[in-house]
Amino acid sequence: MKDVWNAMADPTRRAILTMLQNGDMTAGEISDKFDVSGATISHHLKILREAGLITSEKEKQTITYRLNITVFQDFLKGIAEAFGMKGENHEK
Amino acid sequence: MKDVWNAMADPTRRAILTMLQNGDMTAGEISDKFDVSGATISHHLKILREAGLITSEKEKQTITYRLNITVFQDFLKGIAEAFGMKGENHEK
DNA sequence: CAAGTATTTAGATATTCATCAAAATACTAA
DNA sequence: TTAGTATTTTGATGAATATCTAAATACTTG
Repeated sequence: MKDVWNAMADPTRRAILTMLQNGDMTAGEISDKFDVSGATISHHLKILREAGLITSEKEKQTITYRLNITVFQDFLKGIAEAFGMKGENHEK
Repeated sequence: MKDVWNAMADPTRRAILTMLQNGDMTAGEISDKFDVSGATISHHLKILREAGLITSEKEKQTITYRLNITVFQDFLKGIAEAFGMKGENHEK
C-alpha cells in the first residue's frame, strides 16, 4: 500500500481520481483540465496506474482511464484498520 | 488538509502515528523505536505537529507527544466524502 | 556555576519528484 | 506515403525532502 500512499500524496493526482469518479476519461480529456503539460499528466497517470488506483484501456487513437474502485476502497479499509478507532487511548 | 496528506505520505510518520495510538510517548521514546537520528525524528514530529495530527506537551525535561484523534478522524472523513461513496450520496 | 540529559535547530548533502520541451510511438486519414 | 492527432518516453532542471552531524536551547541537579 506504500505505492498508494505515494500516489495519493500529490494534489493533482487526487484531483484526477476525483474527476474519474464521474466517469471514464481519455488522457487528453484529463490533461485539458489542468494547466500542466500532457507529459506531466501522463506521468501522473502512470503513477496512479502503477499504484493500481486506475486502469487504462486503449481504444482507437485514445487511451481511456478508469477509476479502480476496489483498490481505492482497500486503501480506505487499510487506513481504518491501521488508524481507525482502536478503542481506549483517549482518557488522559 | 493538504498538510495532513503530506504528513501522512511518509512511512516513518505513519509509524509514529500508529505507535501513538497505544499511548503518549516522549520524543526520546519515539526516537528509540527507529534507526534514524533524533534530529530526524524531531523533524518528523514537527511536520506531524504542523499538520495538527499530534500535539506536544512540555514536561520536566521531556516533551510528550499525543495523537490528535480529532484531526485524524476529520482526515478520514474527508477522504470518505471525496472518494468513498460514489453514486449513492445525494448532496443538496 | 558546571555538568548531564532531552530535544530542537542549523547547515549540508543526496535523493526523490513535479515539471517541461522535444523526441518517439502508435494510430488514422488523405 | 505523408500529414495529423493522441499519448508516452526521454533527458534535463529546479524544488522539495529525508537524513546526517554538530551546535544550540532548555531544564535539572550536584
